[in-house]
Amino acid sequence: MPVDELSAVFAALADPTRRALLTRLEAGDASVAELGSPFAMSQPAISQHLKVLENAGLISRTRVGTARLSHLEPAALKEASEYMERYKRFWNSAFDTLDHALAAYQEQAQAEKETPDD
Amino acid sequence: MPVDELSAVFAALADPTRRALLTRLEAGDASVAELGSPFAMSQPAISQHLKVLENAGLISRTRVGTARLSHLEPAALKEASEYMERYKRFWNSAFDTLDHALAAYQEQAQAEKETPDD
DNA sequence: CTATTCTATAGGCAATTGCTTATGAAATAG
DNA sequence: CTATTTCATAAGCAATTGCCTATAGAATAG
Repeated sequence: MPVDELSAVFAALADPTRRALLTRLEAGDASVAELGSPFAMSQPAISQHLKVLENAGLISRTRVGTARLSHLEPAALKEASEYMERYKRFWNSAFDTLDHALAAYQEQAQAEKETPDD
Repeated sequence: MPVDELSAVFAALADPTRRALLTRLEAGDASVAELGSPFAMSQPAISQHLKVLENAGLISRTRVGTARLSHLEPAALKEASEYMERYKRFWNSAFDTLDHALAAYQEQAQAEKETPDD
């Protein structure tokens, strides 16, 4: 259980089973048994994965009879999504090939300035 | 070390120190010592974090003298970013309040159809 | 060559993770 | 009430993680 919310979201997404559970929930709310049916995994294992998703805020849950329906909460993905959006400017620009070379050169120049030998 | 690339990227991002390292690299390539200077953490710890980032494809590294410069590779974020883009339609639409209620209703109707009692 | 600088690796350790089986608890059916 | 269904929790275990200290390795300086 990471301290910050962003870490919790990324950690929750870092598991293929949990990502598959989220994908299933795109089609609508579902019970624990229904969510677990595609997996060769015990029911407690599914419950634990759902708990991780719930703690990350990625799902909410409500009782319906003896069942507990999981409900997708995509808003929790927003912060994480925006975090990565920042990097789009890096893969959409020439920064990768130009600015970094420049930055590296400037560091070299700075280092040589401290011990000038030319 | 997760099996799939997407899991590796999310796992790498699920740590505040590693996210801070990436943020620092936005300003330009940097050595291990320079990257580690803001943290109350040993040099090996920084090297290990950098190894995680490298294995996830989020950075590359080159030798410059005795130093090893880390270089941001934002392309590795693209797949992860696109993964979450899918969910934008959920937080940009009425799906959250409407479609899910509908889906839940349909499941209920289906369940009652299997054991009709009205 | 040796010494120095910068980084990686090895080994250890406590905490966490992802599973298991066994059991407990909540809601409904009869 | 008891029995059944559905799910959560407990306890255990192997593997992983995130740190540490100590040491090894690579490149440069002299």
